[in-house]
Formats: sequence, structure tokens, C-alpha cells
Amino acid sequence: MKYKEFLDTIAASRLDICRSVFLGYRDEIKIKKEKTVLKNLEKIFDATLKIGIEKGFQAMTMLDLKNVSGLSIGALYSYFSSKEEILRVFLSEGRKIIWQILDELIEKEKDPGAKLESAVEVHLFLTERMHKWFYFSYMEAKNLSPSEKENAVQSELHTEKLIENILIDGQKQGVFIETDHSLAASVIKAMLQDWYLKRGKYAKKNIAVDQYAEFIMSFIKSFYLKRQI
Amino acid sequence: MKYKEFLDTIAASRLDICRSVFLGYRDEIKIKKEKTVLKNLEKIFDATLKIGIEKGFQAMTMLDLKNVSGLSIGALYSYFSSKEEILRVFLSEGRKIIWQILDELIEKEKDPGAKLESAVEVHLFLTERMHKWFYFSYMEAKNLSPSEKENAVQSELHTEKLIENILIDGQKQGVFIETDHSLAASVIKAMLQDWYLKRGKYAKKNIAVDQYAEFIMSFIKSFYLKRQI
DNA sequence: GTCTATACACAGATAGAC
DNA sequence: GTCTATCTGTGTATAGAC
Repeated sequence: MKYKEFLDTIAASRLDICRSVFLGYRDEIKIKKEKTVLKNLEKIFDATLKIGIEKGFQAMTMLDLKNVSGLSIGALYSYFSSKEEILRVFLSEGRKIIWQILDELIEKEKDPGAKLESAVEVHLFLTERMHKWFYFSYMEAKNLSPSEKENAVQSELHTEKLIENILIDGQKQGVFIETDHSLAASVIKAMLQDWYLKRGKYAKKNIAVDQYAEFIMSFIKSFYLKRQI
Repeated sequence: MKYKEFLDTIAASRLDICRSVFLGYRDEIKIKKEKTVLKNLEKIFDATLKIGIEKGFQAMTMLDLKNVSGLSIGALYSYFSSKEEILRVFLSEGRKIIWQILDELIEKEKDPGAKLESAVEVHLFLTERMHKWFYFSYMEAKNLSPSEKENAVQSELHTEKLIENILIDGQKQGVFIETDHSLAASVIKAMLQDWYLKRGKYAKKNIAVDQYAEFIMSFIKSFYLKRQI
């Protein structure tokens, strides 16, 4: 699959997060008109991402958020009861959307090789589409409450387990080599994460996501595919 | 090389950073007795690392630092003129020590294969030895002033360039395949970084640094070494 | 629904006693 | 050299006008 095709098949944007937040937090949000809420949530999340990536969420003040989002401080507090709440909701709703997409797309393939390729591509494409969110999520996870932090960690581990299972399955079917699949999954995950953690660097090198996907797949395959002797 | 041997050959610890800070900042530090300064700098840096890793440097207050380090607020300010200064000095002096070690150790090998292996091992071992510092440095780089941030980025790129040059050299000598070495260096770097960014995870999996080094070397070699046909 | 003005708390930094 | 007490600025959150 190419990134362009991927974009046509999924709905993953900040607007989708906003809609999900609106539906899930109707009671807590003091404003009731859907159109207004969506519009303003988007402003708030956009501003949070922008400032948060630049100097970190802790360093972001409500005054910063007011200035960048265009909403007044008072208005901000009619959407979220506290600054922490913005972070909590933004990250947890984002994770929800991401898993909806991942679960659906990866299960399509059956052959282990194709499945691995699909997992790698879907991950990269998704992190490309929402790269700011992923970067922010990674950097700010430590600012969450212990229970929310646990959710974030579990989500990470789930990704890794998903890859590991494909690898184990491939070995059982005799197409992949025998090795420490858990460790291999970690390393593959590290390569996937680098795409959104160092996005600026790859942009400077003029590497597009399709190219990165192809490269790391060839890297992984050279290790995992049994050599014809 | 094994990690144990590495430990015998180098001096890289928080104490070395403290000594370097004492020598470099004699004028700014109000306290003059070396023994006292070293003792207290170590307390300050230890506490900074501990709190900083837990909740981020921005979120750390001088009161936190007082409580964990055992020094009073006043005492803290006789070592550093501001909170930001603690971060700046700690990170830049750390980088200084790291590059002293890297430059020295990697140049020893001549054969590209051995050189690559040495670069991978030395990086991993160094980040193992100072893993908290590396994690902290990675997470807090964005809180530095623009010029200091630039230094941090340059240091990162330098590591990558170092790997890339080994790869290019290996291809010229006909032992490595032809590929996008810049991209490969990025991906290898991502694997190296994962070791200190996800240290807790690897500890849980019971993976030691020697084992990790061996695994990613086999991964890299399967891609880079020309296959005998 | 959105704004401004403000209460209240707490941070960083300093001064001066010991 | 180290401490405690305190100044001053700024941040979060709220109340109440529009």
C-alpha cells in the first residue's frame, strides 16, 4: 500500500478526535451546540499541540493557550475543568481512534510476510497522518496521572505484542527464522517510532514515508526471511 | 568487547561531570572548597536526574530540589544562578564527557566490520553507564535555549554521521552492500537510542546490554554484509 | 456562549542571620 | 558555607458582566 491510498481509506484527523470528545464528554462540557463545540475543541487541541511540541505541556500556560487558540481563558474553562484535563482527554481519545484503525486494517492480511508488511506500513502511515499527536503523546506521557500513564504504556506494549505475534506465527509457518521474537519486535518498534520522533530530520533528508517504509521492510526482511541456499 | 571490560576502560560517571563542572565554573560558583563543591554538585545532579526523569525538569520546583538533594534553597543558589542554569550546565558538561570517550574509543578499530561493531557497542555501553543522563538529556533538550538546543542537535547528528561514514567506508572496501547509508545510519541510531529510552522495558524482559548489542549487530549484519552466493 | 477582572496560591530568587 | 524568611512575579481558576 502507498500512503496516498491509506489516506483514502481512513478517518484519522484532529477533527475525528474532537467528535469523539464531544460524544464522550457531553455532560462535562458546558457548551451544548455541537457545531460550536467541534470548532472550539479543534482550536484548543491545535493550539495545545503547537505549544506543547514547542516547549512542552507543563511549560504551556493557560495564557499561551488563550493567545494561540483565540479563545478567552474563561471560554477554555467551559470546555475543560483544568489544564490537566485537556492533556488527559486529548491523549486518551487519540489512542481510542488509533486503535480503531489499527485493529481493522492489520487483520485483513493472512500471509505472515504480507501481514508484517501491512503492520509496518499502517503504523508508519498512521503516525505520518497524526505525527504531531504521536510526538506529543510520547513526550508528555510522563505528565499523566499514574492510571492514565498505565493506559499509555499498555497501548505501547500492545503494538509490540501485535508485531511479535506476527513474527511467531511466521516462524511456525516456516517462512521466518527462529530468533528472539520479543526482542526483534522491540527493535522493529524502535524503527517505527523513529519516524515520528525525528520527523524534522527525515524531512531535511527528503525521505518520504513510502520510502522509509520500503527501506525498513528491506532491512527487516534481510534479517527475518530464510535465505535460499 | 563486553560491558564489563568497557567499564574498566573508561571514566564516565556523574562524579566526572561534577569535576568537569567544578573546573569549568570556578568563577560562577560561590563556594570555593573543591571537596564541598564536588559533594554538593553530585547531590544536586542526582536529585535533578531523579526528579527530572520522574516528572520532567519544568515541573521540578526548587523546593523539590531542596527536599531531594538535602541542600537548602539558598545553598542551591550559591552553586547555580538559576534553575535553567542547572539544566544547561548539566547537559553541556555531560556531552563534553561523552564525546571525549566516543572519539577515543571508536577510532581504535580499522576494519569497517569491526569498526561498526565497536561503534555500536561503545554507544550502547556508554548509554548503559549513563542511562539516566541520556534519557533526561533526550527528554529535556527542548527546554534549552535555542543556542544550547542547537548544540544538542549537532551532537546527535554527529553520532549519526560517525556511523554513516563507517558504512560508506565499508562499501568502498567492498564488504558492505550499496544502499542509502544516511538512512541506514538513522535507523541504526534509532535502535541504539531505544536502549536508553526504553530501559525499563528491557529490564523487565531480562535483556542485558551485551545481549542487546549482539542482537542488533546480527540484525545489522544480515542487512549489510554481502551474501555469499 | 464568551469575555474581563480578580482571588488565591505558589514559583523563583534574594537578603541577611547564624 | 548554609540556613530561614521574605519579596515579587506569574500561573490557575473563578465570578460575574455582557
